[in-house]
Amino acid sequence: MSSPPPIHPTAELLLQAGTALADQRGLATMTVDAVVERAGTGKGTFYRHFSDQSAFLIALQARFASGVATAVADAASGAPPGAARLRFTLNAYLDACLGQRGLKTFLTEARNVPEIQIAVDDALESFAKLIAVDLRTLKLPNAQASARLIVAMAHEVAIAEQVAGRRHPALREALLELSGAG
Amino acid sequence: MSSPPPIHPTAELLLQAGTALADQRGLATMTVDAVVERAGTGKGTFYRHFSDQSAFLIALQARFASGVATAVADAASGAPPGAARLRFTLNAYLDACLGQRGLKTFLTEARNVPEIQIAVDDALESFAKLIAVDLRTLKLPNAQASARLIVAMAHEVAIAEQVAGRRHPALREALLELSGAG
DNA sequence: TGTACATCAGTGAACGCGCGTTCACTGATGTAC
DNA sequence: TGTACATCAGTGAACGCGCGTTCACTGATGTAC
Repeated sequence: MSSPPPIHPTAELLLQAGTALADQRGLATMTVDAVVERAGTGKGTFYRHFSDQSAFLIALQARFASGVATAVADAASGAPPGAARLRFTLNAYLDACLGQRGLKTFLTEARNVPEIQIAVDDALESFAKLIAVDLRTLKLPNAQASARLIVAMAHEVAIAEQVAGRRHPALREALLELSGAG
Repeated sequence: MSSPPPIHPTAELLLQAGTALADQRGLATMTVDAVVERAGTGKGTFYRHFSDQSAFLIALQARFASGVATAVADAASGAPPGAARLRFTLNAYLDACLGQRGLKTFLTEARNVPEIQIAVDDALESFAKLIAVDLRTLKLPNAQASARLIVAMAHEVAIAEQVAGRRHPALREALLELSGAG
């Protein structure tokens, strides 16, 4: 909500190294050694900026989540609840995910670190709540449950697109059709 | 397809210990030490029956996948392709998942071990192909993409039900509605 | 401007721990004759 | 039935390695007077 606190340049460097590793390798190989090697700093430097490895991963996840959340909120603010807004927000979500290199790692591997899992689930739940408003406007019964499943589908499309590195029109179309936003 | 080879009693004991650990803790804590302690065997015994930890996890995943695949195939064989069969197979899938304690671990944490990830993805893809047949019968455009998204929704419901330990009627209903099987 | 001191970021060697894997040995079971 | 030998499963101590974390030290920057 409020703008994030100013970030130390070295911390930024480490986070960018983490982003690159998330994009190219994944969480399993994101060791402190790998991060500092990539960032070109000493190993001890890592602990000057992050209390431990877990805090680093959480900070990294927060960046991704923040970027996507902003894009979705912007898209949603432009239209009244309904099918059109649902279409906008789903596409905005997918475009935002596609634009964030390394995001897939958190979408698919986050389950290991409990705190990250919670953060990811929270973000998806917020998205579901937003979608539920559209569904209620469309008089869909079971709006809450349906919204949750639509988010699951969007999640699947986002992962597929990250793997492919580009949009997947057939999946997007199917998503909009099944969601009732087509 | 063919019946599995006879399994050594001690190997069975280890696999059951692994199942219990998957159910109660998860993949991250499934160390060889934890498995053999649970099974009540010596640590070296583990390696008499499995070449390494990875082979053990793959064998464990295969058991879950086989159980679910059989249930789904049985359900599908009882009816001609169409909305009714789609409803049957989705419910059969969910019931089978719910009946397999510890399955959730592989549904949510499998992404770590690449070989398991592949096996899980393969199983889900087979399921999607089955569903695509129903969708084509229903004249749905984009059957393949839609089937993939329906599997993603079923996946989400299966996880929710495993967490809750029981069926989640609202989610199942929403799944069938969004799938066009309602 | 100069001096003394405090603060802070950078560094990499060293530590400790967990965990997967190995291995030499033991005992039981099966086979040959 | 008895004997010698081969095979196989069980065992736990020991090994090696990776990796997260710590820490004493260095150099740079800021502050006080």
